[in-house]
Amino acid sequence: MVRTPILNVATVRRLKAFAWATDRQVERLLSHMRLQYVEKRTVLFNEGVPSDSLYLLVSGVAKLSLRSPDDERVLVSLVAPGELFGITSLMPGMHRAFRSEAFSDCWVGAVHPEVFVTTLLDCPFAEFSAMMEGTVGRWFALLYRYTRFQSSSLRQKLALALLELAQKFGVRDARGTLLILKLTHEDLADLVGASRQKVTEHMKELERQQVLLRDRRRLIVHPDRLRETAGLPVEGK
Amino acid sequence: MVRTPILNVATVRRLKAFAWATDRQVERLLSHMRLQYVEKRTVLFNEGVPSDSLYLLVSGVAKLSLRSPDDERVLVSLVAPGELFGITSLMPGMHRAFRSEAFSDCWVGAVHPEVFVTTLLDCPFAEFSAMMEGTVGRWFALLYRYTRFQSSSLRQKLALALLELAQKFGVRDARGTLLILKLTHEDLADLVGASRQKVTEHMKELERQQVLLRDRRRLIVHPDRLRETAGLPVEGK
DNA sequence: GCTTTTTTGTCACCTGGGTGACACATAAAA
DNA sequence: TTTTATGTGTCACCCAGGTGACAAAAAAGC
Repeated sequence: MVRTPILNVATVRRLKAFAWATDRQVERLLSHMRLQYVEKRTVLFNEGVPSDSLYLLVSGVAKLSLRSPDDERVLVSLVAPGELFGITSLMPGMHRAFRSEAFSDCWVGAVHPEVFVTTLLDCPFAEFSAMMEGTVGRWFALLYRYTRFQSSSLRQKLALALLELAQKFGVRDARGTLLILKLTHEDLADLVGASRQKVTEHMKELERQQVLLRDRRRLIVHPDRLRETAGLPVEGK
Repeated sequence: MVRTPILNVATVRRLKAFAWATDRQVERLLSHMRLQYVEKRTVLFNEGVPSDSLYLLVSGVAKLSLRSPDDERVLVSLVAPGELFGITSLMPGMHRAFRSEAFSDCWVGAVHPEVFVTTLLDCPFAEFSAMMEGTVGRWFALLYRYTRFQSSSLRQKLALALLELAQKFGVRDARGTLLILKLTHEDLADLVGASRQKVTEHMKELERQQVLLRDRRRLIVHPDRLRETAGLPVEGK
């Protein structure tokens, strides 16, 4: 039989969680926390599902992972006791970026993000969450791209990078999405961590396959076909 | 001659920056913003320096990069107009993670992070910033590791991953830092995106070089030597 | 204890992508 | 326009790391 741990201010302090918060705040937060036991290998949440809870790992080890295009599992991170995870719930309408499962038997505390914010910070959740999205949202997207890079071929990395550029610098055009940037193959190589020569080869190949075309030194890409070569689910799939 | 752009609420709206803020808030923020022109290739801030400003890219393209162990430049991201960057300034005492330079001629607005937070969010900067660190700080560390992975050998990636694990799961021990985790080579392989076999080979080699040793299925690592094999500056260098 | 399953160690072989080299094209400078 | 610098395209060659296979060693079950 498993013994339920005691979760009080002292425990939280020992875990070094919420170090900046007052005892009173921590107490209030704990009163709203649902403690649950998660057995090894059990999935706590899956990538892509709406995120409505924030978690504190009380004991054990949790694992964050991601399914790659070629169906391998990328282990993104191992979570240690005292860490918060599931922070996509702090951004409005954001879905889970990773799958979380118990790496060993765990005790996990769950709170509603609203309760978390309003208890520890004296400000409305909606405002805080908008602020988070505006500031760290893009960095999260970056992390997402880099985790995808893991276990991708150069061709896929290029497609991923070009997609990101299309989102940021693209304008609609009769022939596709025009990137308002003059990028050299060397820039792209630095972006995906490859050699200039191979980038040239793959870019030529992508042109041949009509995934993109070039007007002078401007690129026009076809996002759907890029998603496909990147091994991402295509819009409206 | 370069024409100074007009930076008012309408411009900000067009850039789709601070979409969640009211006109009044944006106006107040703009009154504290120092607009500056940055010529192509000019460095705005360098990695490692204290971060005391938050930036809004008004026009042009900015570049975030990182110097890798083997002295190559990794291009982490290109920043589009309307994006905020330099967000390490929102976390207490954090230094710049990346170098920022102008990819093309840019107009950039700079604000003090305190002004930014207190204007857009009705709460003290210190609290907000502690909250940020507690929630997204670790994710930032992850991004940092992944950007380092770019252009590292498998050996270096392993060292980097083990260092992170040592920080999270390590306890001091007579022989070094003991990881209180039972990890298989396959887990490590998933973490660094490599094959199990090669991980086995490199781990053996690292044992031979006294960078780590094994007691049963528990690892004892030597952080300084790991930093060295990872190509990171060693503590007190 | 013994048996079954999971990990580790080590091969031989293959391949994606790095490297250097060099011609050609394009853009910037004079 | 001519010159000079900067990108692009395409080689041939090499190497880090992937793959499959299999035996030995540890753990986990019984």
